Amino acid sequence: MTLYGGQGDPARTMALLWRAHSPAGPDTARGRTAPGPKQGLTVDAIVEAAIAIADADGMERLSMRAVGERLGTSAMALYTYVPSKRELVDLMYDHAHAGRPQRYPLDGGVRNAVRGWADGLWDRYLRHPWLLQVSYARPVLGPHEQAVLESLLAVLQAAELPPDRLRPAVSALFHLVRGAAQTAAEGRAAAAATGTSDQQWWTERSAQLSRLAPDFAQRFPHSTALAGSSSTTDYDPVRQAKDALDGGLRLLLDGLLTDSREAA
Amino acid sequence: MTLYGGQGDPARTMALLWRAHSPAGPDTARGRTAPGPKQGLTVDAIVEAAIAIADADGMERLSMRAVGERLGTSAMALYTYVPSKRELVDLMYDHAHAGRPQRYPLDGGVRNAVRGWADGLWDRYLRHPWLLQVSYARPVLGPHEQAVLESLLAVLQAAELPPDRLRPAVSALFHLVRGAAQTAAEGRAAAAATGTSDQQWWTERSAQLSRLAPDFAQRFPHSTALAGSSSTTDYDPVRQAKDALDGGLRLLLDGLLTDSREAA
DNA sequence: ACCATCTCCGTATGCCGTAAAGTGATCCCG
DNA sequence: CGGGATCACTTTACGGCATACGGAGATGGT
Repeated sequence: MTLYGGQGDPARTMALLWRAHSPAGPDTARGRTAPGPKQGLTVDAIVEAAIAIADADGMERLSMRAVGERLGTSAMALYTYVPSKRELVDLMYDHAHAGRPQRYPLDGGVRNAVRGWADGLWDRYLRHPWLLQVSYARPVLGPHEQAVLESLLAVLQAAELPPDRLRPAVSALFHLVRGAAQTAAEGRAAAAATGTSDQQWWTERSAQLSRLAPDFAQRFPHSTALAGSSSTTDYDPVRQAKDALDGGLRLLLDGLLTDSREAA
Repeated sequence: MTLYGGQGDPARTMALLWRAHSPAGPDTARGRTAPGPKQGLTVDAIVEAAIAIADADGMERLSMRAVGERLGTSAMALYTYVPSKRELVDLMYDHAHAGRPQRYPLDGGVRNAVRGWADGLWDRYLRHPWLLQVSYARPVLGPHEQAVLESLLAVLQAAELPPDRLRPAVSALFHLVRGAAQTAAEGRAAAAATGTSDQQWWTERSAQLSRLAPDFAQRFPHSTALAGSSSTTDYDPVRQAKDALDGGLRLLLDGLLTDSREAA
């Protein structure tokens, strides 16, 4: 199942996100410098430790205790820096969108530039599969996430789309990449967890299915045909998902870049 | 954040899914009828209770204790019927895909039939938003979920697509509907949770953003332009997401139903 | 009547996020 | 230089979760 939910308080999150890399202005409320002991940690260190845990062990193993332990302190020590776990996840999400070129050359045409963008995002998702467990159905909050959107918009601007096509295109592109990456990541994880090869897994599954539902082919003829048309040997779920993504992108770009205005 | 994870043991899940509505054949291992007390519950009752909880209170409130309580027993009583919570969620997922027409007339053309299918799925997701928190990046397991796929394939068959376009189209359609519905459901939930209107929410957010990042417009010119082109009064997130979905579908169908074969 | 077998429940374990209160370091001000 | 305010961090604890385990009692076959 997918345990999920809303993120933390957007105001707190945004303050943390946008302030994090600035030169740390004088945030002290009523002036002066500082009483009390120095801070031994930084928000960045906490976020990076949390990302390391999520990368290595998955989101379900990410706990405040684990992050604290990795930093040599307790779980509660983190609460000085981060209001709650939800905000920490938001910070992780944005931080994982940092870096990389973010500029996709238009020399090869809009198509190739869009594909480059999609490939970059795909790679990012497969490098940090836990990103796919953080809801993206929310406004963009952080600078790095914003940069990813901006880089796509820069590419699409070259296509000179009418505004009523731009928005749906952006949404659709994100949904496509994200959905395909999720399929890939989950297939990869399942293979790693069970230890069975993909082909073996499918064989077992279809054997079981034909035992449980002998009338499957009658009930679901089109599904049966689709499964039968599967390519012979390629059961690698990551490649399958990537092929589906590339194909979906092609369809979308075909629709996007033709001027066909046949009314529906 | 989105807490999520893999589903339960596929073999157990499938056995439960496909056996559930059959006339309950003699499953007793070594023949005979039954010792011990009669079962006081059914898997269906458990699944329906769980769905009722998820519909009313959301997935984060779904617990074995809550389901047991709703059925007048304890949490542990459920484990006679369901191996674990993960399998229960899988059963919920399939059960929520049951019912409804599942047949979309082709009189109005493939476009309209696909749109009908997408609208049906969209409605289902908004009726059971917790469906969007269950990972769909996994093989179809249950009969009702399969029927949804089958109904789409029946529609697409009329388009006589070449096989290398059919698979990506199916993936893309699911990703589009799901992504848009997730945006809508989350926006709706956020509005309900915070009590602020959508417009108000956006106003606060952009005010905060311009305070935290005064150089936003320089750093993200395209994003700024996109935000500025927003329609005047319509901040309803559900309608926005639906518009994005419709637009995305149009693009995809344009690409799908033209015979343009310009090599990329 | 016996007993194997089954359902269901009470209890317990080990997680989780985080509230609350205590501890001691550090700086400002006198 | 001393006292108090202020802060970072720790300890402890609470309530909740899924679920392992073992017991209680019902049931049917022999």
